[in-house]
Amino acid sequence: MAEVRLAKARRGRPRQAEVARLAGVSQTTVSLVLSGNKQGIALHPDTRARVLQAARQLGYAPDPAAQRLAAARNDLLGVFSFTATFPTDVAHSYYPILVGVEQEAVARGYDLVLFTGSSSAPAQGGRTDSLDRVRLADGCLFLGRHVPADELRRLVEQGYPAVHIGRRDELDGLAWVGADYAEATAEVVRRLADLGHRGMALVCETDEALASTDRERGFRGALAQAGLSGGVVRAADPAAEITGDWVRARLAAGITAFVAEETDTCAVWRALLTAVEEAGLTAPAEVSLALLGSPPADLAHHLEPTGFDIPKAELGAAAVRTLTALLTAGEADYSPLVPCEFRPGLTAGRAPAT
Amino acid sequence: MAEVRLAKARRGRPRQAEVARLAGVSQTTVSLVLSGNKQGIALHPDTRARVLQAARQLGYAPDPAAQRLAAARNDLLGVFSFTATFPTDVAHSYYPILVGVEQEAVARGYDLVLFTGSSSAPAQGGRTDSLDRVRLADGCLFLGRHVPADELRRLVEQGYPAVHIGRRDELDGLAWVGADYAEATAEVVRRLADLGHRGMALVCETDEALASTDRERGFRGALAQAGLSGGVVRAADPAAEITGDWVRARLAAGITAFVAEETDTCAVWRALLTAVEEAGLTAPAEVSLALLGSPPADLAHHLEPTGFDIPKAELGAAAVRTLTALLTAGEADYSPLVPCEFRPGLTAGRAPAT
DNA sequence: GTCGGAGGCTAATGCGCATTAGTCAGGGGA
DNA sequence: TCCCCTGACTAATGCGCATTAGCCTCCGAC
Repeated sequence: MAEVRLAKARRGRPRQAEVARLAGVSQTTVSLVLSGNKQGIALHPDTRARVLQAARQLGYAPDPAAQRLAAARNDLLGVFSFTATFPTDVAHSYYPILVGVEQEAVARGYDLVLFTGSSSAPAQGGRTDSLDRVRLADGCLFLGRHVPADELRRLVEQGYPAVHIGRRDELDGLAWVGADYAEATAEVVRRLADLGHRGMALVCETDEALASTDRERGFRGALAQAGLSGGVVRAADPAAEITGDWVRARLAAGITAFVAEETDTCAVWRALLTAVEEAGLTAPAEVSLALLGSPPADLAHHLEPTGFDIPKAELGAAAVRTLTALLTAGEADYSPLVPCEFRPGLTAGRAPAT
Repeated sequence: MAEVRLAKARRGRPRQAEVARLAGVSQTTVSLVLSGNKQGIALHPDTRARVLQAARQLGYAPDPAAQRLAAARNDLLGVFSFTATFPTDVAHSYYPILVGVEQEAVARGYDLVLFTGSSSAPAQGGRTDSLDRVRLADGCLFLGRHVPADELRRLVEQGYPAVHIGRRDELDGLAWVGADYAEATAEVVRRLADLGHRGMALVCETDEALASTDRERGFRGALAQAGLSGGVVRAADPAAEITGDWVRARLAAGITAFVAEETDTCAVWRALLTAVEEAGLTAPAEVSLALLGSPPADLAHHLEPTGFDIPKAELGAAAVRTLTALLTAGEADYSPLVPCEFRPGLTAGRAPAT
């Protein structure tokens, strides 16, 4: 057992008033010096130096709540995620996004506050679990699709600067950034076409409709543009439906490449891998496979899927740029789509000769 | 391109004063009603109802900045890591800790502020690169050994609530939590002894002295207690020094188990694996190996090392508990050591018959 | 001299809330 | 009759900061 006691003497942080006393000036002067004196009030350099020195000596740091209240800003950016930002399941975490957010925020002189909306715990001490908490920060990034829409709408309507990471068209006036799935998918199709594939199928899970519309659009568009055959196939239970026979049947119908929708579990991709093996085929020699996203960690070292990577860090950085634009200009004119990077991988190759 | 414009901030955001006017009461009453009236002031039920009704009608939501200012605390916990920016490569070592930190913080109603020792960016807008920045939060967690000692000491001396993750005895009065390496190592030794090993060596890198004292202490203690032979061996350049011959020589001297210190690169462990192979031996049949920590990701799927796992999430959670105790009670009476979990693994077995 | 500016600083105010001291009317007890 | 008490409220204050109006003093111009 160890015991640590807090010195009670200076319980509570130093304030401007104390810095002022030490420097022999008024609190106003301290505020002026420390916040950059934007109103251009004449200040003697010596005074300035004394204040700075005193502040350093006391280890002064401004209280964000007070700043926010007085000036309506505190140079804090919020990051709100409804589920844990750091989930135990590292695989589909927001961490890579956060890395980009962090970098860009630091570069722009903002600190980051993580607001985690506990989906369950009704919070200690009368703490409302509401989104309004984020108002402590000048603006906020919202991560993931589970952010309560009505509360978010209210924030936006009241002029609170918010940026959603991930497409969010249905909330009018809400800024968002997202990966350009349509274009990335189209590129995958084009690459497959370049390899000689003339028929291909996009395989989706039935219930992932919403998230995949971008990819479907990109897929269909590219297919049409290149004059290819094939289309979108849905499977309610990929593991059960996608069998060796299933694959063989498509092959017989001229489908030589299978493109898997990316989902949390990557069930479709796994099913395809299994089914191809079951059919006694090998990729990329006899059939080509592509995954519209990054493989889960446990498959990463297996056989690198052809497909694309979502630039998560860049996504985060873009979100911060948009948010800061909102903060400084009151509006943002931006391109919400961040391009993905094609990943050649090892699962796609030349189409087999007919 | 999308365009998003911000309405004039604070547009029509109702305050308590407005609710009060609508309900025909004073702002005080509104505050009383809405914040639960903990001081037990008598209020007529009708009044209460009117206030509630008015608040609902106006869509009132408290301003967190004002609440936190008045409460003289902001319910923010800092997390300071001295690496440049929560980088991806460190992700593996710190990430699990953050998981625990976040969970526990959420459970206790705190939000998190992320700080990094931005050794690079020369700080925008007059913000200092000093540790004082963390004072923005009510208290702060410090991750890793690289946190500047003198600044941290000052913070602690001035009564700022801080908890270091990782043993930090030399800073008097600083609270810390760490893994119980000594006991975990002792358990490894005991398990090896139970398997019949009578001589074993702890293999360390020369320059990792500080971090390993706990393990060494645990090792030596357990060795003595069990009446075993062996000791600590240091290698300046493990890959070069630890060879097949090296292993054979020890075996001849009665050392049947090798325990590897865990370091960033796990150089010792890798060297041991190579050397054993080079000696034409196999573990665990002819020689037993143990690793005092978790294997790096690239070796995880290889051959699971016998040893122990550091409960990183629990470490983070323990740190938060200690910090919040400091915050609420002004002092903390706690056990800084978090027990590790023994990992049977596949590299240790019965000692070979003599 | 005297007056208008600077130059260099500070007093005062308010942000929106929580909290602490009241205030005031209407009983009940002596 | 007076007093005190209790129930039901409100005025006033402060949290720590930014900002707005001053307030002095010194100096050059007239």
